Amino acid sequence: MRPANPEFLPDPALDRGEMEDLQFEVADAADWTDAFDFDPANVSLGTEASLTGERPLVAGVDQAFLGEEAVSAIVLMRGGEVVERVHAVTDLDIPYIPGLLSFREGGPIVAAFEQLSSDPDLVVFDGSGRIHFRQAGLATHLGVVFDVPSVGVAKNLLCGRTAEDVDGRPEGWRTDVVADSSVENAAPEDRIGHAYQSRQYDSEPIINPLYVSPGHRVSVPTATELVSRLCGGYKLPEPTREADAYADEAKGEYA
DNA sequence: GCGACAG
DNA sequence: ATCTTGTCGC
Repeated sequence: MRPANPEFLPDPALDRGEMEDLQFEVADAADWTDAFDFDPANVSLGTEASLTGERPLVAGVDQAFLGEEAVSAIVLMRGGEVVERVHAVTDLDIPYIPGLLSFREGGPIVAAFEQLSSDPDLVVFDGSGRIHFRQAGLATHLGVVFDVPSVGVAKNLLCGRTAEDVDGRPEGWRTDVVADSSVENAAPEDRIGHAYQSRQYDSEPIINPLYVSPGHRVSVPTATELVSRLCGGYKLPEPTREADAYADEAKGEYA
């Protein structure tokens, strides 16, 4: 799979101001409505007979690191079954800077996408989408570059505030993540994502919620709906877990 | 100046 | 993200 919109590719050689300008452009190009052609009801890990049609191809993307090199892994799944796994090893050009993650990991991820033989219907990224200072997090930036429906799943909140306290919530619970003054291109009370409790035990330990946000071509409620359908018995969605495990596996072969 | 900050 | 042993519990 190759970039549909190469003009938005995250170039690590840009200076900080240029990176931020590109992020504003990416946010303007992003579509946060449900602009995809599959039925969310067909996104599932099982093989229920209730499914109405072909189950969409879902990609999980994750990275592992070895010094100044990144291993980007993509695992393609259909109805809970892994159908393809690819990875790429590339040099890292810049350090991790909050808000500029796509410029550090974008290159490696694009390299991995080029190895993919089929195009996914939905991509799940490890990181934020709209929950970002310029609403152009990793999931949004790469979703726009490939013009593919995408969602961002983060383990921590980058910016914005949750509408309610998130501590000790039951499985399935969710609340809005609302834009605060740090989100430069959002209206004060814009809902930019959800805190979603994908897993919780009856007793200890207390599990923190996931922070889900639209990447591209997906709305806030649908992003969380899709993620909930991709979570099995664990906190993280299955495509993400598969990509994480594969990235570690591939990393081991290069170490 | 102070605090906050995905992976 | 990564560096890491043992340990508690289903």
